[in-house]
Amino acid sequence: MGIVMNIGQAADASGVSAKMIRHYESIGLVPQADRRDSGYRDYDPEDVHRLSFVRRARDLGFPLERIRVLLGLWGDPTRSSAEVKALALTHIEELEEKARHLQEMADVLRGLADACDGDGRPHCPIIEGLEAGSVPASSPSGERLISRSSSTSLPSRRSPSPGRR
Amino acid sequence: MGIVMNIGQAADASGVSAKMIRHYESIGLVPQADRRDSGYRDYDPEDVHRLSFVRRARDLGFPLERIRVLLGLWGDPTRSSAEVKALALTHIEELEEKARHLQEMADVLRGLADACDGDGRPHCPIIEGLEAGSVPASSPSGERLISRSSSTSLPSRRSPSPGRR
DNA sequence: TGTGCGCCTTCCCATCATGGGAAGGTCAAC
DNA sequence: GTTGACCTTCCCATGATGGGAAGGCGCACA
Repeated sequence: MGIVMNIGQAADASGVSAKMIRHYESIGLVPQADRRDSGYRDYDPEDVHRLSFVRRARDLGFPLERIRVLLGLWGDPTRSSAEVKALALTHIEELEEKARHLQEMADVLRGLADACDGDGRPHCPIIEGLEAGSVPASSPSGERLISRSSSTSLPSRRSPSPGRR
Repeated sequence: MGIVMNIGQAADASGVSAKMIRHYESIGLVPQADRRDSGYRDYDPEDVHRLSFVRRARDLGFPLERIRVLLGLWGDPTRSSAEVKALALTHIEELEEKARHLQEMADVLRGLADACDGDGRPHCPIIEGLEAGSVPASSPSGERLISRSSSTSLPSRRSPSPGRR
């Protein structure tokens, strides 16, 4: 009795690759699958359901450790929806933070690209923007810098200020 | 002659960690630094300038391999700004693509979270959303599924359709 | 001159999620 | 029985960064 599938079928049905199913099992994200005499893993619909849950959580960008918590909440009939919601809101914050960061980088770069003619000449505000303060070629003071003549005489080398880095 | 600094000073001046400077050198992103007799690396303002360039490119999200190209264009007086601009625009596309993806995930999750009471009760649309199609418990047909009685007799197991995955 | 401390060196390991591939065993259809 | 798709485990790779160990160097201060 029981409907059973091997890892490839479970992979197809859940959308999680066989490779990843084995991995999730190895890190304890999902329970160890039953084995046939041959050593093949067996999956039933409940297993596949759990794997699908994991896949959807990943599709929403949840890191595996948070999915571990989600799985725990999922299987806990006494959980409060507040716990789940808090987890989700935290994750939403992180997603939007990352999205903002990426968009900000794109915007800065767009600003440079807009100023670039994009023609055959070498002049390019994008490169100049990356250079940003131009070469501090001949440094004004010896602050953090030392001078040396060829390879002889190594004079004082660094300000002795402690805890520099 | 020559203003020279060790790797820690170059790290401070460029904003690239000493660890990363060594790494960039090891993968050939930046040229090998000169060495003192002691084995310490030496950096001059040009080196620091290049490292700063790399750091700004990284701050704009460029992957190292693209930075490698950027460095090549930077040092090439015959480059056309069109080349640089094309590289930048490609990168902007990728950044915005990723930002959209993240924001999309956040929006989906926000929709679920908005539907969640977030109270002390277990009912939670977020969890349900992750379950998505509910358990395909007793599968309708034997498509991809097999039945088994306990652990005896393993009948036909899989449709022989080739190139399944 | 010695000592101490902070810096340097190399090398290995960890992250995070995923995949590639090798070597070898299993299964089922023809 | 052979074939070919599937399964098993194990190791390595990605991309960018960091942690940390073990040991050497540099320099200021006592």
